[in-house]
Amino acid sequence: MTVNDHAPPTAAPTSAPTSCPTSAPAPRPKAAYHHGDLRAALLVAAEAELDARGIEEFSLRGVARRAGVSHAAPAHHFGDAGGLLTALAAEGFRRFLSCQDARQATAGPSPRVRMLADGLGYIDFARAHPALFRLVFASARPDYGDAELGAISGAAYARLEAGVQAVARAEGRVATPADVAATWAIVHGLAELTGGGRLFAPGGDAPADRDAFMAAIIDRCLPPPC
Amino acid sequence: MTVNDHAPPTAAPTSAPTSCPTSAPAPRPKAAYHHGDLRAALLVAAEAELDARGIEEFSLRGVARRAGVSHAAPAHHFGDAGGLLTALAAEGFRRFLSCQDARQATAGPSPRVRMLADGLGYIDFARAHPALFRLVFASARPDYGDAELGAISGAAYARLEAGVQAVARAEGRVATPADVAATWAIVHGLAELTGGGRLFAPGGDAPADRDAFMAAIIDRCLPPPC
DNA sequence: GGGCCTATCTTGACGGTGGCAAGATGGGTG
DNA sequence: CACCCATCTTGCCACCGTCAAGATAGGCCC
Repeated sequence: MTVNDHAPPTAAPTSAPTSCPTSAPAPRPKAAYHHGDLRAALLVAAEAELDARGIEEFSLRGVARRAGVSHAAPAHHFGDAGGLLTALAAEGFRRFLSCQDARQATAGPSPRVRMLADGLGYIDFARAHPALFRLVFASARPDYGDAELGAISGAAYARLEAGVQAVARAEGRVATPADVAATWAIVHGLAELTGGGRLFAPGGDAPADRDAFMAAIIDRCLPPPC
Repeated sequence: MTVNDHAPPTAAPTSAPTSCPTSAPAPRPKAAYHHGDLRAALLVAAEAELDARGIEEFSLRGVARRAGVSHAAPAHHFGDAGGLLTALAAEGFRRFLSCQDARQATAGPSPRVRMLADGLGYIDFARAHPALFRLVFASARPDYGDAELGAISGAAYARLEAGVQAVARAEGRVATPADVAATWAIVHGLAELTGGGRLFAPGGDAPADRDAFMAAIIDRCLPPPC
């Protein structure tokens, strides 16, 4: 493992994570003429725009161009750019949760192992969708007052808290706020650093090595301080 | 402590950190007429712009307005908006390092305690200058190929690595990449979460309580896993 | 089956933005 | 004193997000 390259936040990950879903909102039938279901098409285009240019260079007109419609078309479906990014952030959370689901699917019943799986899913998401990760966790543009986004982000947080409490309970303790904070912080920190390309995986890119490396670090910070 | 409010990244910190320096580049004499030293004035204005509008709404013309000069004036000193943000990021790293220095000043000689001080300084910086923190650690706009910024960001990373190694050495071990990664990740995660307003300090805002809370979490993740 | 109704999309305009080029200004130096 | 050149201003361009008005066509009711 090389911990390195302290600076540039834009370097690309060296390889894609194992089984983290990478598909867009869902390739719906596209239906009729008067322009299929533009809403879904715009979300796909918006994600492409985000991946290509990043949140700071994101352009609503660019999204419209990608979708092959006029520059004002998105307004009817999303109101304004913030509305589109809010909807995209909600989609991002759905993707985020499926990354965790994918890890959970191969984890055993142990709450601690399941918690580690959630953490690895969190990191998978950051590596697979760095721009979406930034949109979701570090942008002021999505409106978290929005019902859909509020619900899904609340669900993600609830999942974290439930996981931490399950670990504590399984070990005969009760989870403290410090447990939640430590768990969230270490996982989020690793995700931020690896997703941003500031911290690289060990050896080559052997996913198993990287997973073991990350899991060991997370484990270190989990409830039983010692 | 309440770990809460999973979503909005923009909420303001509830109180300012203890002794983290908060001043701008330095209130230089402003000198002559033909427009004093505009360069410094523009950096001050740029930081104000960043604090007020965030990196995503940052406007070069807004900076010029704040400084009371024409919209094209910054170009002569910084080339373009990226150049200004690069210089501001370098200033941010200087501020970052002084936040750590401030904590170090009251820490004893123990490497472990000094490492915790660096971590608390890191968090202080994120709380005192959330917009600058995002510019430095989560923006693609500063150019890390720039000599000044590259040097100062390299120094910050070197400080982290040296601190981790000092802790390991003092405890008769040798620092592993995992030690560096774990330390950076936990501190960065806490900073990101508290600076963004997603994770709040315990009890009221008693700085001592908060410091103890953070220090305990960091300590948990430091080298001796057990 | 025909005619309106309305959701959907386009066109065109506005103010604001970053970047460039050309011109004005004035301090420092010969 | 006169020139020079760093510095700053003015004006322009393309692009951006948003709004208002117009075009298009699918669906519904008779």
